[in-house]
Amino acid sequence: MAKDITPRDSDYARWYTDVVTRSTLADYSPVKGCMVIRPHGTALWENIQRGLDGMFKATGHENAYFPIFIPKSFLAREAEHVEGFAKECAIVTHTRLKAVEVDGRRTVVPDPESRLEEELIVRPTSETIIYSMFAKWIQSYRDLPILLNQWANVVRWEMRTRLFLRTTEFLWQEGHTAHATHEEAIEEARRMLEVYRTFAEEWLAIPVLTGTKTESEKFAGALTTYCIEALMQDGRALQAGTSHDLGQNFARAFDVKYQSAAGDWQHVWNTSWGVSTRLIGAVVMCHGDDDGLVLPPRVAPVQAVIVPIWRNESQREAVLAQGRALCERLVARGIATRLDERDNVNPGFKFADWELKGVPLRLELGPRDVEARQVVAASRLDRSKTKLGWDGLEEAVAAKLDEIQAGLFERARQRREQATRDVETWDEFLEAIEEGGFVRARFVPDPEVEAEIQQETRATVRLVPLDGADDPGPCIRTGRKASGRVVFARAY
RNA sequence: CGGGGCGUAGCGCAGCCUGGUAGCGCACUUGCUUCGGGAGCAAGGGGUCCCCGGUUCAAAUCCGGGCGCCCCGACCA
Repeated sequence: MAKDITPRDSDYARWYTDVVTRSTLADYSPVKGCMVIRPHGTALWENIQRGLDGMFKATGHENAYFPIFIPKSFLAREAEHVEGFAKECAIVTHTRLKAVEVDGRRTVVPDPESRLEEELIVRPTSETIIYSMFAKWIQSYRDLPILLNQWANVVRWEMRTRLFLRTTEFLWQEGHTAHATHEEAIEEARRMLEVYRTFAEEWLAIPVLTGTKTESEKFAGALTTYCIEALMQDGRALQAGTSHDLGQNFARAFDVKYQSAAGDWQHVWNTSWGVSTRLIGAVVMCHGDDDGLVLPPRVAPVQAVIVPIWRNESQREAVLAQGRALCERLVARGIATRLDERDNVNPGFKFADWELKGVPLRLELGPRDVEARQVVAASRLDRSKTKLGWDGLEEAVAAKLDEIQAGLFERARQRREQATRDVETWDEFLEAIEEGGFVRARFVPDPEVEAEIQQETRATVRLVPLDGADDPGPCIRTGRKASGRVVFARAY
């Protein structure tokens, strides 16, 4: 059916790229590893932002903005943090260009005279610069907690990139908080993990597992990294969000201290948490099909599209007049609705076009429907068609959208259930990993053993379930006594 | 950084082996007929054939060098 989209089962990676580019979410940029987020993709990101931002505000956070440039020396202060990010930083060394001629061609080179004394790092994440500011702002326990978030771009010079999933520059939000006690910080990190879980499931209709990362997978500089992990249709896992208990690591590195009620000085306890435009990749891979994008109604830039159908000029007038009236009513009700008035393409083309772009609900309006005072509603979830009368159309459409939202989540949840297996032995493990999906196995986390397993199977521990410790037995790899199961998968 | 592929019209490609008028489909423009699942006919417009150099009467095509991008692995949200 869909033209120019590679079917999922013939080449999933190619399908993904086809869908992202053809649906006009994003395009490749002239700079390797970077992408242009086109209006459709930006509108989707804005809806994601709006949803999350509301949830951050509701949990007491405020937005702020910190600079993109970080003094090089800052990054060196927290040992593990340097280790984790040093390999992927972009560095600003000069502040000017100079026009020169090379082989008779006009070009520009960095002006050697503008070399920076202290080079600047383009932020790969903002812990260092934010906590350096916290040190200035915090004196007393009365200044705590500080609960901040910023919406920003960051740069990580990755070797291999993929639209939305891993690009050199990406958009995200990063929350940064400071607390008086460790208990409070842990509570915060877990609260935000729960915000992410809720957002992923209720807004993006993506079921996620929650848990903690093992030592080898956790954020560089954190005590504990909590994460939400989703499963894509090809059986690979995708880390969709992380929340870190940073302990006092950064507080010590940047000397962030407060005076307690008792009068003594203590380092604060920090958390940080983030989700990125990768969520868009998750939506594409979780819900998309061979016809293109399938967007959850709650974040879809266009929730319903009215496709008018006519045979002649007088029908065209009548259908369009009704289409405009219905569109206005739906918009007034808060449903993002578009009327496709294009007259250079026929209805069949429009159907396919809006399906490609993932619009959850299509409302067909032709002469027969005008006659019967109805529209034919076609669901992007399963192509099912329903006739909806003009009276009370707003409620009927809203109900349909809710139904699609719920249906998407349920379908994704079932896919995940079917792709989740418990295994007891190493052989079963190998077989299950080869099949794809989440593999739950008893395991004693150990960086060396994990590296071995990854080497041999390309699978990693995706998470240690928060409540999964009560299932003792032998570790699948070493036979050591494991307290419970962890979740393995091959991941993006 | 290793392995593979590709740079020719806005997009997707053929032509290259065997050098000689730069082509096809889609898109675009105009007109008419169409329109309930990606319309038809007719007429048009559009090119530093990635870059630099070499061979040749003649290079998209042959030779040398460069650059870029995509895909697959190792690193990562």
